[in-house]
Amino acid sequence: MATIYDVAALAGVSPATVSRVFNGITVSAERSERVRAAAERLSFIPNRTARTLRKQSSEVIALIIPDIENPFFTALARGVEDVAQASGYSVVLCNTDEDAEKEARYLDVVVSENMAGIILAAASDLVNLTDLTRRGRPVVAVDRSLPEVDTVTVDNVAGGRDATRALVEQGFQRIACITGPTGRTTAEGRADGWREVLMTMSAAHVDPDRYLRYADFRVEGGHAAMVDLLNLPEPPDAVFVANNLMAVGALRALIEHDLTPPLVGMASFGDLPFATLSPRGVTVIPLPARLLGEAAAQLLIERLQGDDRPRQAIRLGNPA
Amino acid sequence: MATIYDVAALAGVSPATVSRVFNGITVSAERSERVRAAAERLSFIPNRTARTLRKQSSEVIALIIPDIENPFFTALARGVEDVAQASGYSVVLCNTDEDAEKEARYLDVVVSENMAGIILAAASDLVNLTDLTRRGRPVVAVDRSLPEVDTVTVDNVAGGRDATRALVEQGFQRIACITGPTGRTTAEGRADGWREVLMTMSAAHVDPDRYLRYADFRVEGGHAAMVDLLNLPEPPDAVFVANNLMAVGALRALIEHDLTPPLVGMASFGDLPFATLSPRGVTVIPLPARLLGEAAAQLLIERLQGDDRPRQAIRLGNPA
DNA sequence: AGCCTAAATGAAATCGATTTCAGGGTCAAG
DNA sequence: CTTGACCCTGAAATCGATTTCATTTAGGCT
Repeated sequence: MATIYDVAALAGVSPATVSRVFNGITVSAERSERVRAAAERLSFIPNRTARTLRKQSSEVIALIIPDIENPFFTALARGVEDVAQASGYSVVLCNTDEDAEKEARYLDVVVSENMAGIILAAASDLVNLTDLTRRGRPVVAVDRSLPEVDTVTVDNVAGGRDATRALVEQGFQRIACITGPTGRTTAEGRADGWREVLMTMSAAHVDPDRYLRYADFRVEGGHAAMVDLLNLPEPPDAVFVANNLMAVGALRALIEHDLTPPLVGMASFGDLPFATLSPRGVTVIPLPARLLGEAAAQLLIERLQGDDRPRQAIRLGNPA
Repeated sequence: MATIYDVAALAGVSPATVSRVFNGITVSAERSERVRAAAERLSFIPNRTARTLRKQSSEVIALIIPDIENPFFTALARGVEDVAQASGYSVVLCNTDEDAEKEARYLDVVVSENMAGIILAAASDLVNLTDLTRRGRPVVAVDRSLPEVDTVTVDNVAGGRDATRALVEQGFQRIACITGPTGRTTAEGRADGWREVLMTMSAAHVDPDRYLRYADFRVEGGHAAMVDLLNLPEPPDAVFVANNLMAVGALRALIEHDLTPPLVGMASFGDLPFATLSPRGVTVIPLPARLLGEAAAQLLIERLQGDDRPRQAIRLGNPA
């Protein structure tokens, strides 16, 4: 309720002086003290809306993610939050549910609330960021890269290779792959790594894509794809699953068919969330979610502080 | 970049008229059309900051939760989001990490950004909501009840009873309980239900609290508590765990000791997240997270629309 | 003592919307 | 033909901070 005008009146100074006190601009010790006392008495909380309107930018950064129920993204969010908090920014989390329309709506909100910047794991490769960039709002794409803007990702192809090689070394022959939606860069990259390894195997006289399934990065999708693979005349003896949730689904399918790993081999890109199974049997390619978030926030904050290097494309190593 | 003044100039009308067009106030069809065309050409996005400043309230509701990495709270968040979106509100998610100080900081942000209202799963029972309520911002406490404000919870005592009874019916004798931090209402309620059942059992000639452990609602806490219980001279033969994450930790401990349920009985308050284990062995008391979120959002929105009934305390039934 | 520089302060403009108030136009009833 | 009622419309005030610009004050140096 109390405004800087009230505080100013009570302290016997001008509103400008009150503003200066709260922004660390030199004010005589004696006045400064009077202002603080007055603010305290009125339990004054500065109105950020007015501040944002005048400064044309808030201290809030938006983090837009496609699935808030996926522990990968919440871990990433924790990373963003930690770094942002340390620099005095608040983070607001927006969940698009992999829906391009919801995403577009949130992007409008970002512009229209004058948020400082945005970290985006895009639901659609076709996001329109012109409203943002035209207004000079920095954008960092995380996990899923986007053209034109800074990007923080992992090496999906290498991860796919590592996972598949691990299965090969465990002696599996017919290695399937369950990946994400077609056209999604993370999904394609991981499948590419898998295919690459299989093609270079001497024994690969069959078309690997027979064992390739595109699903939706969700538990049910992984489950359905695994069931489908198990119903083949010659089912695979191992599977590389391209994300954590689909791995959960696939694992459930295997358990239902009494094929608990390592009866059938499994490798997952990203840790299995809250796994209670003993880790024997499932090979996990670590996906440093929190680090991704931290790096993205770091980069965004540098941009907010005026860094104008050319476009950065950071690729985090998989700490194999 | 474009403001209503630019749009007004291009359309040859006053800024007031532009505002009216975007707020559904009657404007002649012909002018309205000119305004829309102009806005389109300038790709005008209304500045919500200015709007909020003038209206003294934004269309954003804050959801403050203690642990964004707990699937229970993300499911709850989904419920809030769905209902809020449908009424035209955006949701911003704030993670307090069970830290009262972070929580207080976010509450200040809520005030200072003129957010419309707030849904709170409080980290501390001692939250100070006077700044909010004095300014007439509605507050709904969810999952964890608070005095003075509207509240949406489940019946914790009944849940604890049901879980414990289920273990009794499965023939277990020495039933332990791992609950949350002392003083947290949800933790105490669930433990009370457990104790109640044990006290009424004829065979309960021993003090049940010998088998009671207070942990932190997190995976590691559940694990440590379970290990501790297993190291007792006469370890329990079953355990009721008061939340999903601690259940994961306890389950891991049991598996490590080759006591996978049902070798040792287990009941969990709330679904095990992403369980890959076959459900045999672990009794689950369902916790309707999403429904909690929906109900809380529903109630908050009614308050925002002027509902002034006395304080509501909604208790969702456990769909046993 | 006098002059110059630098620091501290306040008045007023500004950010971009909403909303009150008053004026002007249209139409129907008397 | 006049009067009133009602609907559109625009001018201007308003929300609460920040910031420019001009002015005052203090202090240092010769």
